[in-house]
Parts: sequence; structure tokens; C-alpha cells
Amino acid sequence: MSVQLPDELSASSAARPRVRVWLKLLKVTKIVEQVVRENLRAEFDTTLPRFDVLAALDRFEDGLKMSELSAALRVSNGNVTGIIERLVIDGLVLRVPVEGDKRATLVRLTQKGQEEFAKMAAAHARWVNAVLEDLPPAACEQVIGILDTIGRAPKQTVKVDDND
Amino acid sequence: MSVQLPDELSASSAARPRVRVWLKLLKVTKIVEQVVRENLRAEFDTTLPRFDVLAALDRFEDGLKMSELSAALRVSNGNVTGIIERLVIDGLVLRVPVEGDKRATLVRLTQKGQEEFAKMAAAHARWVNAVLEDLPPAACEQVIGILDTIGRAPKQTVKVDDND
DNA sequence: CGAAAAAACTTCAAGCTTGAAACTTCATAC
DNA sequence: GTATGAAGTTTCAAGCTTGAAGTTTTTTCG
Repeated sequence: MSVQLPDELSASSAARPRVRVWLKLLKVTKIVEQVVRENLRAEFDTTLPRFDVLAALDRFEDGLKMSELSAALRVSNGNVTGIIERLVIDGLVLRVPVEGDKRATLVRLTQKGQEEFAKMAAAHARWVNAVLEDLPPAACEQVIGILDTIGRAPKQTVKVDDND
Repeated sequence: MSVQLPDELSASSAARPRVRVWLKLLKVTKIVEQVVRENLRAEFDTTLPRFDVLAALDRFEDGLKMSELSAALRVSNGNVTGIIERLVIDGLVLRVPVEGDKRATLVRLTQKGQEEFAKMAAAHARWVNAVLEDLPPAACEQVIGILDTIGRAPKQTVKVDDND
């Protein structure tokens, strides 16, 4: 019955599931982000980007170079510079010179940073759990499995673990 | 074999799948966003937020009020003000007074805005399809179905269709 | 060795984003 | 009607974000 669909139409039809899933991902992500952002502000007087940085640093006790950090967070280099600057002022983060390379800087959590982040991380888990309460664990695993194929590009910067 | 896990540990274990799926969503979203952002700049000399606004307006020929727009995009009111300002300057968007309510403004695509957006939307579909090429359509539908349970809050602002 | 290129950062302007505070207009209840 | 509050926006400061351009250090290789 479907006679002679124009090329452009059938083409965009083929593209539709992926665009739709993209829009859905975007929507859910924004919803969760908003909750996390609001709670971070209300309960810890901090921001999501700062939390993201702390989370990344918490995973690497030995610290991360600025470039490794921006790669892990998928943001620009210049961006990280400013955030780290403020975190250093607040005493949550420490800059350590890399021996043998005067260009690079290692960034690491301070004791205070670790403690602060521990509290935030626990709260963060609760918030996310609350927003996603309608997702059974099995469904989560399923989504994780399906989406695991994405972003398997040849790019890999040694320290960035892709287990997320 | 598993003897007496401390309460906090078992609690965070229960929370883990949801946090993990959240991190995965965040990761995939950032990857796709980056691609779309770069291409929008390179090929259309525009930004993602601008594209988002045009996309929202394209869905509603009759236009959207500023507040409806910010609700649809899930961003703050003040944010939309600035973006619309620039879009108006560029002639892509039109502000129309709402008759019967001097507080509100209706925002609508101009002819030029519609044409520009049409080109961008086609390209956008191609980019997204390319990034998500490893996701079979069936997998997309599955993810969409699973995530569809999220964000079913009692909030509903009439014009905002949640079919995404 | 000594250029030339690459790597690691920082700086900067322009734009995005938020939440709070203000402002105008509208609706409600005395 | 008129005060009181709600609704719709805009303004603003602070912070985030990007991409481009610039600085310093390291590496490559002729």
C-alpha cells in the first residue's frame, strides 16, 4: 500500500529511532541533572561542575594531570583551569608539580576534599536513586549494556577508564 | 558466604545500578552533544542552545510563550530571554504580543528561521545517526521504552508535549 | 646540535546558565 | 474598587563553557 515514498522521507524514517533515543536520553539526563544540581546547591552550596571534578579526582588517588582531567570530564582544557582555581582557593584540591615535566600539573584532592566529596557522593547516590526509582535494577543493567557500544572510538588517554 | 555486610555498604550496593546507569547516560549524552555542538558551529556557525530553541519553536507553529519555551527546554526563564534576544537580532525568531495579556510574549519562527532550522534538522539527524550507528533501531526502541517511565511527574504545562 | 613540531597549560572574549531580585500586569478576595 | 498575591518576564552577578590564540616546555629529527 505504501507507494513510492520520496527519498528524503524514507531516509529520515530510517534515522528516526536513533534521533528519538537521543532526544529521550537528553530529556532524562536533563531531569536528573536538574535534581542533582539543585540538591548540590541547597545541601552543599556547590555546583555540578565542581562535583564532577571532585568525583573524577576521587577515583585517582595519585592525582590527574589537567589534560587528563578535562579528557575524563569531556570538557575543554580552559574550562578545567577555572574550576580547579576555585577549588584550590576553597582548599579542596591541591596542585602538585609533575617532576620531569615542567609543563604539566598534577591535581589531587586534599584531605578536606576527600571528606567533602564522600558526603556529597553518598547524597548524590540517594538523589539519583530517588529520581530513577521507577527503573528496576535489571532495566538499568539492560540500558547500560545497550549503550555500552557507544563511544568506543580509537581515542584513549591511558588513565581515563571507560568503565562508566 | 556473604556475612553481615554493613548497612551503608548494602545500601549503596542497592543504589549502584541506578547510579551506574545515570553515569552511562551522562557519558553518552556528552558524547553526542559534543558532536552536535561541533558540527553546528562548523557547518552552521551556531550553537546548541540556539538550535534547541529553534527546534522547540518549530514544533509549535502558533508559537510559544517565553515560559512555555523555558519549560519545554528545561532551562531557567532568564536564560531563554538572552537566547531569544540574539535570535531576534538574527531574524530567525519573532516576538508577538499576546492579546489579552500584556505580561506575556509569544515567540515564533520567522520564515527565515523555519528555513534555517529545516537545514539544521536534516544535518542533525545525520550526525546523530552517525554517532549512534552501533545502536540497532530495536535497541533504540528498547531504551526509549525503558526510560519512558522517568519524569512522569504531576507537572504538566498544557503545551509541553512529553512525547520525547 | 638546533630548528620545527608537538604537548601541556593558561588566557580571553563571547555566549550560556542559574537563582535571586525586581518589575509589570492580571486575578482574587474582601 | 482596592489591596494582596500570583503570573509572566527581565535583569543581574557569579559561575560555567567553548574555541581560538598565546606561553612555556618537551620531543622529534634532519
